[in-house]
Amino acid sequence: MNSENSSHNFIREIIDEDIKDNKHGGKIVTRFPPEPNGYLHIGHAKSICLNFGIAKEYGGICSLRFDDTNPAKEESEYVESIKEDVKWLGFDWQDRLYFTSDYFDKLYEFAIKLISEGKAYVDSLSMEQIRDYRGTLKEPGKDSPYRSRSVEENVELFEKMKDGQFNEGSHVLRAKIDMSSANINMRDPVIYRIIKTSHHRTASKFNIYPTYDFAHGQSDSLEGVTHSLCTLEFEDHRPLYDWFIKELGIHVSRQIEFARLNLSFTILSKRKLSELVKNNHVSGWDDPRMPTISGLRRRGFTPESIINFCNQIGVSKNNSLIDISLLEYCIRIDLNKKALRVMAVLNPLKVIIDNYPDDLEEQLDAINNPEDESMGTRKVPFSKILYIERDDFREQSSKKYFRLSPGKEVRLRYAYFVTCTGFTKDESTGQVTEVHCTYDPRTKGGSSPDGRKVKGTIHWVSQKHCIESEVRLYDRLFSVSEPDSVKNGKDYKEYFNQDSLKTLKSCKLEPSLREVRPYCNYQFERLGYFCIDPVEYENNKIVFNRTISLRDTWAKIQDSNK
RNA sequence: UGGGGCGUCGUUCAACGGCAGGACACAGGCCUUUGACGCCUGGAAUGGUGGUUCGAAUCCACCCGCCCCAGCCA
Repeated sequence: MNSENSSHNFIREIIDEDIKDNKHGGKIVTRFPPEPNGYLHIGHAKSICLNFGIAKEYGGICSLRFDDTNPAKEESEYVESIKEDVKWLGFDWQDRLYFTSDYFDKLYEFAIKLISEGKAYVDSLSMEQIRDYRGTLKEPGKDSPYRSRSVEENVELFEKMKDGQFNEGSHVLRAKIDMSSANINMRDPVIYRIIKTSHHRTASKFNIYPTYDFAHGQSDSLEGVTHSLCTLEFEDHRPLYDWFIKELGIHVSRQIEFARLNLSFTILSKRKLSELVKNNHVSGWDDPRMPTISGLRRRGFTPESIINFCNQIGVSKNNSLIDISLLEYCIRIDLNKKALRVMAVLNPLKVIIDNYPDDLEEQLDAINNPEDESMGTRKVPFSKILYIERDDFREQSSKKYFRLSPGKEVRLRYAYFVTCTGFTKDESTGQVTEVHCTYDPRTKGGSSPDGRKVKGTIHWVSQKHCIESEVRLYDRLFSVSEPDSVKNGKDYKEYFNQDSLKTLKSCKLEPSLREVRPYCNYQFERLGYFCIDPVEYENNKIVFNRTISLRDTWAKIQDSNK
């Protein structure tokens, strides 16, 4: 496992080759180009790691460019969240914060140039007519009757479009390429359309906006991008990307496509994620169940775990579905090294140590992180009445059950060996109400002077000293591995995991947890990794979020016995 | 059935004409004051058929399967 080294892949091979050929004087320039129409998710993290990672590895530069060519969909709220997320992941665009909207004037000049050379024209067909004229996948399209307008007329019309003299939809600017091309993107693509909505940065300065195809490649070119990495669905657009660069005679950047990330048990489509937010299926873009960067952050994921994940999954052109267990693995190994160990009881069951003095209190030593000695030790208070996890007691034991049950001895972590002598039960509900034990004073700290072994060690908190808190247990948002798949004809909304959030109100925590702050990761021993919910913290409410459970072999044994 | 792309263990990435390898997942074992972590072991793949070659996952041909494209979205 190496979180520093990124895997070698076909893109790096292309770059190696280009460097060998001294293609751009050995310079490497990449960019991460999000559209500010939603929050970033783990799929974007893949692209961020790739683009910034390659720039770093090759001594090049990577910039952050907002692809804001459609004012109807974009908002500055998203710009801010995207900047925050990229920064949080640990990447630095330095002074290279760009917006496609910064190039609107330049792009307009490019359009005029194409028009002047007879390579673009104003079309006045309606949207439906344009669709009809485009032809189909198998049949060629036919030329628009407006295709042969004069340069002068085109320039005049285009200027009027810009000045707001026409209504939306009445005219568009199209590149004049080839209506019979087998590639539909080359059938005179629309490159400018009239949109009267105010733009988040240029407000109402423009009434026309370039389309993706006319903006993206040129922006790359203006920024001196050498390798423009994008996802597979743009493969068909590459001939167009190249066409504009060639016809405009500008800096040549090369578009390279790779497969977007798909993750099991979740969805990674901005449109659908946005739908979850709008329809209140989740609490917001940063709901800890969301695969967004902000959701993962709130859930307790670390930037390192996400970057490591991105390096593990590799880059290729295969349509793939990454098993979410790999992400879970990445956060577990990171937190195992970093998280403070504490004891917390989620579903409390009262335990009384009958032979322990009524008013004695002891401060016992506990290790903060067995993986990192430098994290030191702490004191945990012990007394006669404790809480243990309900799951850690059974009325009837079995050979494989190592925990507390009548007659059985277990270790209370860092405390004493105790033997269960009995229990009381609410007969009406059948629920165990109290467990009685005796302790062996010679086993203080959890070791036995006579060398006798116990198989089970369980965690506990002292009733008198513990603090109470709400804990939220998160699980996968969907109950099937491919909620997005349309093969069965069902919508992803039919596959919500009904247990993706369980709120536990009166959990008992060891008192050291009194002083907590957001973005500090804890391991509740034997349970999982938890952190303070930063949003609730802002509201002066302490709530713990479960980032991920520990691997649970015992649960597997039980499942396999069913 | 037009165009573009992709097929390697269950999943994912590698192997670039020379012993198909890693990671996750899974199974078993060891260790253990977390049924965690760690360590060891194991099962497990070249879509198919031909061809070229001393030798093919790799080159060629044909076939099969999957993904993307007919926004004035990106």
